[in-house]
Amino acid sequence: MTRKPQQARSRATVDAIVEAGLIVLAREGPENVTTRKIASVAGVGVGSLYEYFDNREAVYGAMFGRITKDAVARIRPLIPALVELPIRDGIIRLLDAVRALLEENDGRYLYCLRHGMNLTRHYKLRPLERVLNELMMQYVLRHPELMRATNLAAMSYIFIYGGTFTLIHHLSDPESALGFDELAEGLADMVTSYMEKSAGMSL
Amino acid sequence: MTRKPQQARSRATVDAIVEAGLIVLAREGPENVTTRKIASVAGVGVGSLYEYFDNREAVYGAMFGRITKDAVARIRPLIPALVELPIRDGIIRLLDAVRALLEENDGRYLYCLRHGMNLTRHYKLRPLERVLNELMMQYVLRHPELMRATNLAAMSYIFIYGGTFTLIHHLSDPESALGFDELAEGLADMVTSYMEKSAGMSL
Amino acid sequence: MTRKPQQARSRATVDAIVEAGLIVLAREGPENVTTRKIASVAGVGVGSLYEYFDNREAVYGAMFGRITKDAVARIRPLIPALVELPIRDGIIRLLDAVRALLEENDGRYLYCLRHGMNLTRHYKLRPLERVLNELMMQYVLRHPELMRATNLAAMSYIFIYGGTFTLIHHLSDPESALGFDELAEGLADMVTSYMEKSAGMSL
Amino acid sequence: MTRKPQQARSRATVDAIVEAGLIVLAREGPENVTTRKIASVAGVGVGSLYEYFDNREAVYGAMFGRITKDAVARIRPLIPALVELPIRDGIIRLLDAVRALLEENDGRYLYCLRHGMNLTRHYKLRPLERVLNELMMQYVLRHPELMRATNLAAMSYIFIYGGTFTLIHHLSDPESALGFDELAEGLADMVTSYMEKSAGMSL
DNA sequence: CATGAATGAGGGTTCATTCAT
DNA sequence: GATGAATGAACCCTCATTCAT
Repeated sequence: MTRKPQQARSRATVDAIVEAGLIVLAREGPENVTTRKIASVAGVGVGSLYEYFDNREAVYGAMFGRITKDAVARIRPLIPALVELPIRDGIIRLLDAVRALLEENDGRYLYCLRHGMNLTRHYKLRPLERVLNELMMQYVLRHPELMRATNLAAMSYIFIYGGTFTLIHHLSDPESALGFDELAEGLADMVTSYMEKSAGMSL
Repeated sequence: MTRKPQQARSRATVDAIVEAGLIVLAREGPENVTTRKIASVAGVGVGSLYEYFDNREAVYGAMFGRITKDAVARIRPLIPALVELPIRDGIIRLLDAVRALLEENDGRYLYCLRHGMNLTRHYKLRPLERVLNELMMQYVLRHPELMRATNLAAMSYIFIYGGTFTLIHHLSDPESALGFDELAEGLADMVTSYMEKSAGMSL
Repeated sequence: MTRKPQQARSRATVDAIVEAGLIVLAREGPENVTTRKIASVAGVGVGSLYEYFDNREAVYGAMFGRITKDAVARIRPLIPALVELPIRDGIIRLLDAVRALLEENDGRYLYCLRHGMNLTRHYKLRPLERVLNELMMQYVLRHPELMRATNLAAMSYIFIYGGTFTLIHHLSDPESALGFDELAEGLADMVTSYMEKSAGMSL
Repeated sequence: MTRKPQQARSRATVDAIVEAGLIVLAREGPENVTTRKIASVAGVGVGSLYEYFDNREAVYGAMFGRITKDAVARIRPLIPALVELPIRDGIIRLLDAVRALLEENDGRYLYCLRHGMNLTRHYKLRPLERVLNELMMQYVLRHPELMRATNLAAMSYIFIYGGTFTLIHHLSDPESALGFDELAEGLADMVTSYMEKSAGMSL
């Protein structure tokens, strides 16, 4: 039933709905997201929401898809610069970029992820996983000595998920005694030292 | 006006309700938890639930409080043994213990955390944070050379949150290509290599 | 989920809901029957309706079940007297009784049947069929010469369905030029003449 | 302000809509008929539907009007032949013709009538009544001895409505133990015997 | 204290109808 | 004329919470 929006007008409506969904989720938390609120914030009637989405779940899907897409769009262009840096600096720079994205719009994405990440049903991290793997591969290409590092798969998994979750949790925790930079450096140091040891060298 | 139950009977009812909440959450997911179901699984009337809890949120709070309490109760007794082990082995053993807890009762806690983790409102990790810090302090006391390691706070934060979330995510992801042991070893190696480098020694 | 009402209080509520359903259907027609209207006319909250019925369809079922039950309860006691009468008089008397039932309460049942009969899904005529067959069998027992009449099955079918529908249609048609008595006599005459011819005798 | 379509193009659109309505009603049942579906099946936009019909009810009216018109168009040409037959054969032939009409197009009209009959609001049987009366009058003209039969009006009413409804009910009831021919013969015999007795003769 | 029937606000969703294009 | 995106009232149903028993 739901039509794929071809025209510019429809496209704008769909975008407004997804955006509104993110706003409402960030502002009111997952149990207060209603289709009516989304539609109202989007400035359209509920009916219009159902013109473009089969149901509420579909809106959720689009919302989290948007976050992932934005994150990927933000990270991918950084890859060429990142691979030129020492690993520690590259990680810190990456984390800073992610932080910036999460904190835009009064932390909209941050709050959405905090509330919605468990909805693994909706939040598919795969594309994010892919771009980070791409980064890692480019990095390894540039630094072939890393090929000796063992257990790259586990490292990558830990970094992607542990790193992401830690970041989100930390940014969401106003009481944390730890500064963001300390955290970022900690992550960078951990990865760096592991790599060095594993590859048997100094980076 | 919920009273703190003094008597054994009341205590049992409260326990049954909290347990029932966890069962229902694990079994049916967050959007299908209703007070009726909880009461029914607990074997009491809905009215009784409201004798002991102000509202549904309070039950959620107790549920996640219970998980944290159980986790702490499981980890604390391990501390004396863990501090005797090399750091890498200690971490792996700790992770194994946590995994065992999460997978008990058909993964009840695992599913609850996966679904309820975003409810940071409910899930206060502080006590867990405390016991892990306690473990770390005991460890440092036993291995004074670690005091030279910098950034212990950041490390601990990363390990606690990143580790916890990574674990939960991995155990919840049936498609993961990574084995649990690889993951645990990866985490342990990362921490170990960081410690070694940071403390300038070999553990 | 839906509980079977054991207690007098609940029984009364269920009855009120079924009654209200009939009232609303008769008054407003099938496309204007809403659960809220039913509940409101019954003097209960919507929630209560759903305490006793799984869904709207279930209420419909109960409504039409009630009509059938009432009709059977009205007809069965007449059987002993009817079988004593000549066939023509018996039919007329039966039709008069049915008419009386249909016109009670401002024609509530009449309008309900007119609107709802097509909902064969809801309106199971089987019990009515049974009682009419019972009447016919008693009649045949009392007048064994009728056993010679052929095609009793078809006759019974035609009388039950054709008769019922004709009656309902006629009573619902305020413009009809035909009087009820003429109609009843026509039906009676038709059946009588068929029986006489078929059994080769005069009744 | 719906205009009566003068032009052939408009006429075709109106026809397509009415046809689509019947198709959708037959296929999906009364509660699933929507203007969108009708328009879509008709191959026009919803807007066009409202060019030609004031509202959904008007479409229903046209749909049932079409059924009646078709039935009349099917029956009228048969009259000359029917009046030449013995009454019993004539009735059976008539019923066969009606059955054929009802079962065309996978029973489209049959299902529509079954579902929509209660919508007496929509289904005006008058034209059908007229053509059947016409048939009867032609028959009486051809067989003047029938003039002696009393209660022709009641008979005609019963035959038209009782016969129609019985037919529809029977054809719609897949579980019926009674064959169509038995039913048709039963109806024919009933009418015949009544006529014979009433007119005091053998037909 | 325990119960569970009763409540009704509110959620997701549909669809007749309109109107700008 | 034709279109179909947009609308929002209204539908069915759920469920947290209360309160009479």
